[in-house]
Amino acid sequence: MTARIIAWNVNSVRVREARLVALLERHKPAALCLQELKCVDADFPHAAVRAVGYEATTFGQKTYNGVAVLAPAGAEVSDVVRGFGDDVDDPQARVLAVTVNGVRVVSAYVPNGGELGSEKWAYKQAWYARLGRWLPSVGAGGDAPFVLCGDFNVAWDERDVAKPDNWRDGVLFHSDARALLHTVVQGAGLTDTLRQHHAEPNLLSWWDYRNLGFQKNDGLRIDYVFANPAAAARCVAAGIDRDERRGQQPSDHAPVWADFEG
DNA sequence: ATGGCTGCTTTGAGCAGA
Repeated sequence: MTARIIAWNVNSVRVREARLVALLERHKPAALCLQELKCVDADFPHAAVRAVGYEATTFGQKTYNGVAVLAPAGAEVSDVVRGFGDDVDDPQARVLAVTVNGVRVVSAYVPNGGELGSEKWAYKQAWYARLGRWLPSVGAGGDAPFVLCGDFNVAWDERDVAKPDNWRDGVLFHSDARALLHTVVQGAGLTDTLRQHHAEPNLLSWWDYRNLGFQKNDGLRIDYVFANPAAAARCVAAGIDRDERRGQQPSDHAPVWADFEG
């Protein structure tokens, strides 16, 4: 029996309520990390989630951002940390840590970054630096299993972009953007679970709603489940649920998952 | 591809996403 952990940028949890319920029933994850709830905690669809046996720990925000970790109703959930808790005055709800049955789980929504050189880019750079400082405090370097899940708004390497030349000057794939992601992930000693099991290119997690992006598989892999050594050693499979991107009113992101034994 | 789509907002044109 393996335990599945999923990261999904839901792009409005209220619009995606039926899809969220179906996803829980389809995968029966041990933990589901959501990003871009786009609502405050009171507006989260708790009743629908409870009806299928799950409980959500939320860190919501009006209109933008918002993250959550969902776990089976019987799971032991503890040590909830909302936000970096550093000295930066930041109203954006983008990171949440929760321990689920002894596994430390982080749901993260990294800023997009607008354009290189913009204020939003500076915020993205600063946010990555804050993430890197915060991760040790929530157990990334510990002996217990730890996973960092979410939308990192950076494609790791050439294999993770369908048309790399179109994105080299942008905030999602510029070498400076990749360096931000690489520095934080490697600095924390984490492993990309998808690449533990798959080396091939064009395993993507986001496709633009415009221009038939999904139909042409013209997109990027910007969503990840990263694992510390204790978790990575138990990771037996990983993948992307492309089917979630099909049909009526999909999120523009597909869920990415990793299975852990023990 | 200066747009193209989608979701949000003190309801409706503008912002933000990626």
